[in-house]
Amino acid sequence: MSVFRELFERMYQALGPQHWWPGETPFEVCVGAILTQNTNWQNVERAIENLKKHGALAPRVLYEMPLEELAVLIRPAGYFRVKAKRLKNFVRFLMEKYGGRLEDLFAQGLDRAREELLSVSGIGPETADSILLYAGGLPTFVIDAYTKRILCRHGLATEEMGYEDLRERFMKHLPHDAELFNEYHALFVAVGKEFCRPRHPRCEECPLRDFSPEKC
DNA sequence: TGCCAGGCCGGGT
DNA sequence: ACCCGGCATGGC
Repeated sequence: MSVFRELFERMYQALGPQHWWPGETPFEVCVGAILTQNTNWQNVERAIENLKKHGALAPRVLYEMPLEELAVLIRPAGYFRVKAKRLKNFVRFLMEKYGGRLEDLFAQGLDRAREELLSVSGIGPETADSILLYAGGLPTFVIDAYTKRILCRHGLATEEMGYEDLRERFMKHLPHDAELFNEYHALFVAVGKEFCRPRHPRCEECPLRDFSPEKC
């Protein structure tokens, strides 16, 4: 069994299914993906709650909403001025190019939809992959800070490896299965939050504590 | 209290 | 092709 598969099995057996993404609709997932950039999810929930409360969690509403009004609503998510612009960039893109229909974006297939998302200012590789996987159900692998930290700590990656390097490695060695990729990334986040924290790591209790990559 | 959280952009080398 | 400063709130 490859290290990539074994890594997954260990986390899954220890923590079980994670039921990601925490969001009710595909559009909510997109908004959450942008708001959670370098930000605690708890703060993002407050911002999303504000949007819901004001009936603003819809492409058309956000498209027509003034920038400053949007910024106030998403304030708890931090970086609220830049994120207001990023959200506007995304909904403008969605409305003007796809009539507000995410399905039409995803229907183009993984590679094309990914390029399209990456053309939006404010959507980088992680945000794009999160949207593609968790809102679109397309089989792309999401890399984030937790993923990289865990991989480095177990000698499976080096600091100088970039986003695309890591993503390609996972996608080369695993079946392109959206369910698998969904669960895999969620487990990385769960392990990263719980055990692989930079400050107070709990390596003794980590599901990966005795993981050794000699079969690579 | 200071540090951190599910990044990304733009300008400069 | 990298490197870096800036962006900001809330919890532990």
